[in-house]
Parts: sequence; structure tokens; C-alpha cells
Amino acid sequence: MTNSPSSSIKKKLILDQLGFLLEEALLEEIYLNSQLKEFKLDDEIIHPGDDLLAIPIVLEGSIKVSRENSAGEELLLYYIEGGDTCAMTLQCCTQKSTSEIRATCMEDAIVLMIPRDMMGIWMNKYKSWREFILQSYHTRMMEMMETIDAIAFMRLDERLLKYLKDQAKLLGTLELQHTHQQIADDLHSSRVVISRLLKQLEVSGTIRMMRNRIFLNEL
DNA sequence: ACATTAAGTGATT
DNA sequence: AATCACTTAATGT
Repeated sequence: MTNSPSSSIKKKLILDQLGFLLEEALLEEIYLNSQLKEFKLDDEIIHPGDDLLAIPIVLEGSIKVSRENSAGEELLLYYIEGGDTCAMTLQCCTQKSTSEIRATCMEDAIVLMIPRDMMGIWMNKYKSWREFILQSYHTRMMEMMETIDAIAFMRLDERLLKYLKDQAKLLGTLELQHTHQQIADDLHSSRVVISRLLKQLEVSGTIRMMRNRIFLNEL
């Protein structure tokens, strides 16, 4: 977490990501009331149990949102990219409760922090804000259904391949710098199992592997 | 050269 | 598919 970039950059980022979605007066209010924050790879933006004082809107980079059980084991729920918000956070903010999820940076990211008090005010004041929030809710819901489907109906090897492809799309590269352990954590599996499945994928010509690196041969 | 961390393997449940 | 108990390989200091 470093200091905010200059305000002209802030203005440009807001316009780039939200300009076409939100009305002008609201954009101005966002600009005035929000705080721009930079995060680095693997920084945690939200921890489970956090009291949320602001909702994040991702302007650049990608964030993964995961659940955590009492043993500290994770399960990846969905991703958030530029111009999107996290539905769970919205709820936490409006209900003034604590976070049920963890949000981690998959790459360096720039995030707009909006004070939670603004939520209610803008909900009443701006139609475009209501639509934005509802739309975001809907998208998150659909994504979560997709991962539920994956967990319930797909075999782990299919899930793994889907995971690799999702990551590649999101990060915009066919060369993933993940350890087998990290992948196992995201999918809530064990390292040994992931290693073996990856080996199969390599033999079948879908990927190539090196230490800390996985190359997808195609999307 | 040694310690640490990532990845591979066979056996067992 | 998970876990155990090692082994081997790659990296950092």
C-alpha cells in the first residue's frame, strides 16, 4: 500500500472505468469523496472479520475473492476486475457488519475506496448508482453460481484446467507464475493432487511446466 | 556448501 | 482424492 498517485491520474482512472456507467454529478462526487489506493501482488485488501469502513471499486488490476474456514483453508469464490465492485463488501457496508471474505491482489492493483456512508446517500440520490450496484450484485451472483457448479459437477482435473484458463485470461498471459501449493489453496485441494493432475495435463500436451511457472499452450 | 522451498513418487485409506 | 512419508530438484545466502 503506497501513497495516492496525483489527482489528475485519479480523475482519468475514474472516467476510464466508470465514465460510461455513471452520471456526471455522481462521478464528481466520487472523485471528491473517494481515496485512491495502490496495492501490490498478494496484498490483502480485505481480511475476514475486518470492519469495513469503505467499499472498494477496482480500477486497475485484478482481485480474487475467497472464503476461509476456521482452519484457515481457502476457497476461491470469484474475481474482480477493472470497473467492478465486490458484492459482499457492499452488504457489509450497508449492514455495518464485518467481512465474510478475503480479497487478495492477483497482480498490482489500483483501487478506489469509497466511504461507506456514501453508499446510502448515493443509493437514494443517483439512479445510475443503484443500477451499478444491482448490476454488480448480479454479476457476482452469476460468477458464484459458476464456481458452485464447478465444485459440484466437475471433476477436479476439469476444475483445474478451468482455473488455469481463468487465471490466464484475467492476467492476460499464458505464463502463470503459480506454485502448485497456491493452486491447491485456491481450489481447496492438496498440493500432491494438483501436482499429479498438472503432470497429466503436461503429458496430454495442454501445458508445460517449470519451477514456479506454468505455460498454457492455448486458451 | 548448506538450508530452504518447490515439485515428484509410492503406498495407504 | 487426500494424506503420509520420503526423495529429488531448484534457489537463495
